[in-house]
Amino acid sequence: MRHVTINDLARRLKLSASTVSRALRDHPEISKQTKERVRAIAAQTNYQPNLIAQSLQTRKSNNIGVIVPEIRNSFFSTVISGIEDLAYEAGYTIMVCQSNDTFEREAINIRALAANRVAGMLVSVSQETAEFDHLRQVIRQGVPIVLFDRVVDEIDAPKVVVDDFNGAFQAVTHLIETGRRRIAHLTSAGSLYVGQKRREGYEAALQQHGLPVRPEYIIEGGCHEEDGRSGARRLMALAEPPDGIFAINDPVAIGAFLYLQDQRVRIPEQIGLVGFTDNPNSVLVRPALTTINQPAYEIGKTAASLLLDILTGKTLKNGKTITLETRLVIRGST
Amino acid sequence: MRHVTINDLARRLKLSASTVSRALRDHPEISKQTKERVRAIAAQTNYQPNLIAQSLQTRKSNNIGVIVPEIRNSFFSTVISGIEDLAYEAGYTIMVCQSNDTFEREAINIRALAANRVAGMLVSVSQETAEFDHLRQVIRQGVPIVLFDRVVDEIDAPKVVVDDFNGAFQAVTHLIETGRRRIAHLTSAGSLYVGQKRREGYEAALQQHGLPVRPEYIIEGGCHEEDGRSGARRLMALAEPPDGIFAINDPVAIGAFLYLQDQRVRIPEQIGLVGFTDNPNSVLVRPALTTINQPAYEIGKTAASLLLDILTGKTLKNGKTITLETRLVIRGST
DNA sequence: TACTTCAGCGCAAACGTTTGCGGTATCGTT
DNA sequence: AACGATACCGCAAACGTTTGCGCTGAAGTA
Repeated sequence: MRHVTINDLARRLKLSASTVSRALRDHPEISKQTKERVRAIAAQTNYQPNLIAQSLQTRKSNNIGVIVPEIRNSFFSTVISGIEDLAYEAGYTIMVCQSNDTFEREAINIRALAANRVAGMLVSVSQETAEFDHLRQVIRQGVPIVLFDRVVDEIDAPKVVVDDFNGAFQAVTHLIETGRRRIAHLTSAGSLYVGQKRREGYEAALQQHGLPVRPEYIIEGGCHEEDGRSGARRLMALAEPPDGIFAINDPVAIGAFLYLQDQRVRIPEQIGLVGFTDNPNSVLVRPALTTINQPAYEIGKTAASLLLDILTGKTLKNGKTITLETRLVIRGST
Repeated sequence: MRHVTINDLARRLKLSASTVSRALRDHPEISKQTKERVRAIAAQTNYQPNLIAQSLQTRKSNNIGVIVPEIRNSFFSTVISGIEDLAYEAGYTIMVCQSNDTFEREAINIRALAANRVAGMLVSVSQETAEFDHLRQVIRQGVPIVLFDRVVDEIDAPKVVVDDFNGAFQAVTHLIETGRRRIAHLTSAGSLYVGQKRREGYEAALQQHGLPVRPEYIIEGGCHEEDGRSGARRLMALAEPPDGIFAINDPVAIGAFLYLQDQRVRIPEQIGLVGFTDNPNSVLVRPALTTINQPAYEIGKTAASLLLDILTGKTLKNGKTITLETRLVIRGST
């Protein structure tokens, strides 16, 4: 019933634990025959090296921590999928936590992962996070961190992002080029990096085309479908409702879409709508959602490979930033 | 830079490691004042107990393994979300692996989790899995397993499922009651438990209404959108195409939906369509998808709580099965 | 024969904890 | 004055590994 240990093997073979250990790791100073004997009984008894003990001894771990705002949410779950695929190939296991977009839970989870002595962490910060000692703490302990998507300037660590500014710029430019002049923006509350960058892209596109940035057209809220609904409601209640909406992400865009559809607002005739992310379901609505494609799976893979490079010593751990390409995907909603 | 240990604290306080350890755990035989001193310097130096060493010593782990076919996939990611939320409350961290629906990777991941000495495992088996020694192995080692959704009869372990038979029965009955007579079924290849049960429900509903079970109407394939597309294509190429389709799950249903829409087949007039799962995006298509609601988040929570009960000794570990309610959600596609 | 050389293996310490047991003051009791 | 209680604390072993070093015996060399 219990796990079989290296000492069990040693006892049954009348060898020392050290010899068994060396035999299993194919050490040159162990004879061919004893290696065979050890391997045979190890297989027969289904011996599995205790990674806990191994980690304690070697002071290195074979699992990496991942922390995202929320696991359900198509974007993050496919990022995790990419991370897991790469980690699997490299022999690592991932420990996944979600912050539910609260600072407290993020901080606690970071501490828990650090206490678990993960080899490194992949993190996308919560919407509330405005203070970064919990991250610095970990880095100071020698645990490498790679940030992705929800990154923060204040931390000196490698980052994987897309060009949020430019993506937003493209999105809004596209709305302008298709004839809209009163373009609103549904964005996040707080100081979220992606929120800021996308908003800057939105404003820059307006300004480049000589359009005013109207504060009443910028609605701050959450990043979920219901925030899109309520944001759209507020926009449509304006004296002069917009004729175009750029949403911070697809869930918000879909929420706005559904509200507008309920209100019999015709898309794209009355209002053009553009999202960000290109979730698989953005293609399901009719008209399909124009959006900015963000390669979620690749983001996960490159973030993981960056961390793996650090762990294998291939790369220095200071803050190089990898920016992946976004792509404007024009569909029916514009 | 390095992690501070209990010995570091002991040295600085001129105490023994045992005293520090006891002070930290609030042992009664340690004086108030030394407890204070220990706590103070522990906080000041940001001491974090090494859970690795702790696990090795106490022979208990505070993380639990989760293995699903694929992490992206709305259903599984929200199950994981439920698991994580409950695990977090109980002070556990989850290690997440995906099998990508291959037996090999499932087996390897199970071994990896076992080698990591997780306290228990939550598993949903792959589509290929037809042999269960890798699970029995783990159970024999004393690691409790709870199965969910993709369960297997051959393993004696607690299970969390929905009533797949009855859900399918309701779905098909609904198709019949709305006037369809030639009802097809898109199901999974292989011996997947949920595939079998849903198929049995499909056949039972047909038989109860005196309708024949026509082999050409049962298409076996995968569980993804593209399988739904190809399945629908094959069905529509039949001499006598169906007027109703029941799909094993929502992604397959959506795939069929999109194909039919491309082919200008009118839904629900020409063909009624019912899915299974009630993914959030099944409400986005027009007409919206009629489906069987499966409470993914609750499945995760109850599976996790079942495991937690076992770990805290509240429950025996043998095979009680919890069956959650499904609900027919009638929407536009029927 | 007496020496070096080398292959093959074991001893013991270490990783950071926890915990049973024993030790030492200090105090109160008779 | 001698003794038992009591309060606090330290020693050392243990969890399952890894690894530097030392040991032994056999083979080779001079």
